[in-house]
Amino acid sequence: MTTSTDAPRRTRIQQEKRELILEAALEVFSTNGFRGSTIDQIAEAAGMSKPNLLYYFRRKEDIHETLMQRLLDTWLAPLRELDDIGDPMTELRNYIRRKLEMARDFPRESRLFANEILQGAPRIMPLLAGELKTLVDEKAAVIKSWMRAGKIARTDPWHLIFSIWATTQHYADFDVQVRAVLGPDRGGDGRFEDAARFLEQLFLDGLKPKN
Amino acid sequence: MTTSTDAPRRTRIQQEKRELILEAALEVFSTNGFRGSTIDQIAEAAGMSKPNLLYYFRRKEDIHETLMQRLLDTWLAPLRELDDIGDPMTELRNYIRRKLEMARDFPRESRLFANEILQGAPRIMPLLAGELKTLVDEKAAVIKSWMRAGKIARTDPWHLIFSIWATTQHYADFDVQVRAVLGPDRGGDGRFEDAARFLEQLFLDGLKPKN
DNA sequence: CTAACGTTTGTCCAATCGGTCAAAAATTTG
DNA sequence: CAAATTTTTGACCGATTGGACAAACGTTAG
Repeated sequence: MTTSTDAPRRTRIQQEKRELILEAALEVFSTNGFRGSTIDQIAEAAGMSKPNLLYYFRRKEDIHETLMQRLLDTWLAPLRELDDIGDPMTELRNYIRRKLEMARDFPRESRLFANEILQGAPRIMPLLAGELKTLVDEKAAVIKSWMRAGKIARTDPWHLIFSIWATTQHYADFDVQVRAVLGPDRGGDGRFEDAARFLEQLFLDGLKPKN
Repeated sequence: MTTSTDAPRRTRIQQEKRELILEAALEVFSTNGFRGSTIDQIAEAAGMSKPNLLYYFRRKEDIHETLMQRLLDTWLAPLRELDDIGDPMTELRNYIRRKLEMARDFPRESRLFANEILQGAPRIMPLLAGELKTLVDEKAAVIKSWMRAGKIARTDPWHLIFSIWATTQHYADFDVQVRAVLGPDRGGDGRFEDAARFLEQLFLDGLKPKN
């Protein structure tokens, strides 16, 4: 009896090396894009020779594809958790906070995704129009029900989701710019807490003065 | 007496062809990134042979550099116009609207910029930490004075600017995703008006219900 | 006309790319 | 131990890349 039944059965070494390669590829792909990255770069980052790497992944595209598949699951997890039960305002605040934490803790994943979308999403277009659209439509309906119940202000739920994506991922995708503008003093580790505070206020009360 | 005195003097043909190349290069670079684009692609898009293109720009990098230099000027123009005099809330609303219009009318420029930042801004880092930081700091001071005067709510001006950049440029940089999620019905030309309405409400009042 | 100058292109080159292959090295199995 | 299997690598290949170059072409001035 083997460990796995259906999935392509792999030895311990194969699993470890594949993981090593994917880790290295994430680093390389996220900073150079797909076409800008070379197999040699990934192989060197993974500490092995190019033919050795190609022994585990036959083609460069296979690495990228595996990476993207894994990414989408974890990337959409926070949105999936957006729950119908529970206080709407708290749910949204938690969602924003979780997305910002992901931008802080997994910036490479964010940039990998951004790279793909920027270039027209040639490899994941079906997923966007399928799985992603379904999920967003579903959550938009939830948000709409909150609006009907008077729990949050009436706006466009889809653009609301876009704005949360945009503002949080900005701190991963445009990190260089953020740090350059904030400077050495304010661009340190504290910038994510500052961002969290600001975003909470923005999405709660907007900019209108209180009196 | 020639037309220009200091700048490298160029014939009419040179000016026209250089313009043609830059237009073609904007198209190619913004969709494939720098390393993902080839001189052949740009030459073909410009309707000329590769050696002919290299007659006007000696190196691939020169095209990209020229493009980036021009870009930054026009790209930061809206922020430069943010004016101390005039009603703060109106000034901010106009800034957001102008930025959104730029995302709609110049998506290629936005994507070219995003591509550069995503990959660590290797070619324009000095500009970010210099010119850009200076401008943002200056405008942050203006916004801060508005807050002190009680004209807008107190928050972090820098992160406010980031959030405006993020939300507006999102509609250019992530256009494929936006259209895929909105679907054929709502993803048409009207999406920018919907976005404008949503963003105005978000930045004005946030999401708290009016009760 | 012709000489001078600006423009265009076919051809070529070295470097790099993704990927193959056979053989060596390491590991597992009996 | 030895045989079988898996893992690793050096050498190599055709295609593509950025760029060089000289020759051809077009235009203009005298």
